[in-house]
Amino acid sequence: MVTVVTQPDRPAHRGQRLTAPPVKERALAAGIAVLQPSRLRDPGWPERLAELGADVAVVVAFGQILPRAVLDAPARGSINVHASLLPRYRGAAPIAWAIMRGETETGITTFQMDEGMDTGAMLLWQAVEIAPHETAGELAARLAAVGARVLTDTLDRLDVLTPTPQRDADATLAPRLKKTDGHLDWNRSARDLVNVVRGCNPWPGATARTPLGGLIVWRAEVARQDEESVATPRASPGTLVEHGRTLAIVTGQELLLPVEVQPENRRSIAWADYLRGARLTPGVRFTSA
RNA sequence: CGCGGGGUGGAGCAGCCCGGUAGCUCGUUGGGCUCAUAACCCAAAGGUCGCUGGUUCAAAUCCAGCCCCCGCAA
Repeated sequence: MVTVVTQPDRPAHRGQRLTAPPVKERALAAGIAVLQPSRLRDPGWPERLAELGADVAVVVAFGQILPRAVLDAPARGSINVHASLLPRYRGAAPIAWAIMRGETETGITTFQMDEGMDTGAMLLWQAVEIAPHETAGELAARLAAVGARVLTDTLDRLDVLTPTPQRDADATLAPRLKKTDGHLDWNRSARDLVNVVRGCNPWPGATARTPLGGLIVWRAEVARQDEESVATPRASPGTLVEHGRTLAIVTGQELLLPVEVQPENRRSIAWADYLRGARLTPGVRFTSA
């Protein structure tokens, strides 16, 4: 490995301290040179990168569109690891979107980069099952490990792998999540809402608006419907109703039972604890963010 | 000094603006009811109200400083 190229240090966290990207920390600790161009499209960078004499470039979550000249700087071009089975879920948030769409399987794909967004010819891929209650954060952690392995395999076998073009017709998009993607719309089914909750954990969080202020739902499940509670009178979506010893939320279809929740400006707590302090009663309505 | 919100028995909160002997929903312990129970009834234990100092006859409550936590900004 000759050089690590990453984003410039940026102000981050409370107090806006200038913070170095974690990759930089690791690279420096390992004694690897680091470059931090503010814009790789600026003139001069393709040449500088080419001068490094790299065999191949590996790009991971760089967050910039790379011009052809940069991609072609290394002798054998640039390859990328993507956390989905391409051509599905192209874009910045493939894991979150796969979960929000209710997928039960996703994976890792390595491919040769071209100028499009995750459109290059595929080299290796591996499917990974998504556990029923898994959050985006948990799945990301697992995929990171798989991704590392698939990537090293790809590099080892670069000579013998045959690039497979993607079928553009099957492509779907997974753009960077916006905060509004986490807004819970109570008209949707409880099943869908659970997926939104999972996909938005740990970021940006699935949010609802309560009479007491904002609330992030970190974990939730579809409420088990006993024969008895099926008779629950119809209430409009977003309404709290009794469900056994606790309260559940009416949705477009079935009831949503939050498990872990975080009120504004507070730490995250169990739904039961939240209810104790909040003193909410059946009939109270939650709205969308 | 980037902006804002919090720290009250084991848990989650109220009380603070309008100072005056600590409250609610749970949990815990003991007892009762019941075929039985996570249900219900009765009782009990458990708190230097984040820390330090100040004002006052009196501070959880007002003032100053400090510590810790959370959110915004990606």
